[in-house]
Amino acid sequence: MEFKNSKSIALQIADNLSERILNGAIEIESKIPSVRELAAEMGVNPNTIMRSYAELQSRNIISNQRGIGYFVNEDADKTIREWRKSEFFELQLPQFAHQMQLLDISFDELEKHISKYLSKHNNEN
Amino acid sequence: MEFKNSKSIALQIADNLSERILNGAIEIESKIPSVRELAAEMGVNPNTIMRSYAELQSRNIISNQRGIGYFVNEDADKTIREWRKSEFFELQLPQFAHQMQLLDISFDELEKHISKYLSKHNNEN
Amino acid sequence: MEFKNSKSIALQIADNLSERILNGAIEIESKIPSVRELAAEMGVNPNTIMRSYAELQSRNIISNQRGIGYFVNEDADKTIREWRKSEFFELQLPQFAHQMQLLDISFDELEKHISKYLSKHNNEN
Amino acid sequence: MEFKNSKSIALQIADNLSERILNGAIEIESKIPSVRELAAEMGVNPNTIMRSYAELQSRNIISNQRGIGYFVNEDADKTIREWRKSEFFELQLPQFAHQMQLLDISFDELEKHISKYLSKHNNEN
DNA sequence: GTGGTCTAGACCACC
DNA sequence: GTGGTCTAGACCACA
Repeated sequence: MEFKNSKSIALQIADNLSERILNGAIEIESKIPSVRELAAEMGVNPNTIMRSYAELQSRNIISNQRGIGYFVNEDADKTIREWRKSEFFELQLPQFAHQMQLLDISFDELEKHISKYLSKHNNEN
Repeated sequence: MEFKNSKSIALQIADNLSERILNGAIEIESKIPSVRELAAEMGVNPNTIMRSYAELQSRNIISNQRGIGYFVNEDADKTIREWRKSEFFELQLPQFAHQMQLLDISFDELEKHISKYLSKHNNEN
Repeated sequence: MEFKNSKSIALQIADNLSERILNGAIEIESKIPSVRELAAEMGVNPNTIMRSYAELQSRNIISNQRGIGYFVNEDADKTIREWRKSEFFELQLPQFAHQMQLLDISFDELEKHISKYLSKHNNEN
Repeated sequence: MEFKNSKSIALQIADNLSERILNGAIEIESKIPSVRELAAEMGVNPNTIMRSYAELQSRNIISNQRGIGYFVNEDADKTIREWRKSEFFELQLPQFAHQMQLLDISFDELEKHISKYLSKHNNEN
């Protein structure tokens, strides 16, 4: 796996796992790879994976069973969606709307650009 | 002035100055405060202001006249708007559209939230 | 059975068995389930049950008859009570009193909370 | 500083700092020692102190100012007291009351033991 | 100077 | 085997 420089590796891995849970690549209630295993797979130090897992655990997405490993929680997909939605509406949207106002961009103009982006992106898949 | 922890203070100050130029609080072609002056006013290390001014200068928003100080360029407001527009359409909008798609947010929902934000923000001014 | 993460599973099971002996769910001098049986019932590794039984045996609460199984000792209930009382007065109570002092909690406030707990817990049975 | 084995060193240091804030040894809104400084003072690795500070920051007891250091929050003492009280009443007290019930200890008996403990402890100071 | 993150390697309790 | 914690040492961005 390759990493960007803008966010910590641990958080990028946590995001990546969330994504995999959302699209079903990792199943609800299944065991996820052990710390050491995933560390080896991703070419990263086990401590880094520990921090990823700690982050996910603090968000109630995974849980630990002593001496056995980490498991995906029952409502993990719901939890992830709620968490992302609240981040979107409370953090990203206000900044975005502020920019629109400053730059004098109308909602119609925005809609046009977004649908252009979406159609382009869907054709690639 | 209070600072967030997600962005460097120098860049936050540069943004703040840009905004003040856009809304006319700082006039075109006027002299802006000296590094030391602004540093004192903002309770920040002069080195930090230096980096803010360097950032603005590299974007052709202000210019330095040796021994006199920094001045706002003639087309500063236009430059700022162009710079922000390109950032908006090339960086922020794609991320935003991607999030919308992932979270399955409709245009109607988006418009509702944005207009709510705008009306709230306009009442405050 | 569900387990907390703060204490080892083996000790939690030992506590659970003690509790069941105290309230009569497991009778004095009766045979308790075999290691494998209890392990299956609790969804736990047999090694873990082994450690629970070893703990109880070291406290003279159960005894092993080779090839037959583990049996509850004659004075098990008395032994458990004594063990818990000494733990209570020598370990838990001092910490508890120390906390009360630190947090400036009065006896009246304490009594109120304890009786609330007791009445709630009695209604459930 | 010497450490017990029952709790992680990082958490023991966080508790220690909380205590020092409560009793005024560390003042509200003051800067606390830098990570490296405290690490040297306590004979511990800087990473360990980092975890202590992260814990305190997540509890809104201290805050970070970029490139300068950590500072004690305005209401830190209040926050610490509230946090400890909620832990006391929600975690420790129920376990304690449960033990009292099992061991058939009356509130009068409890009060007697606690006041004995307190008087003994106060004479020592 | 400050914190933040990461690696490498160790040791522990627990299952 | 599992996670949890700690050390030692490095590098980075930021003030």
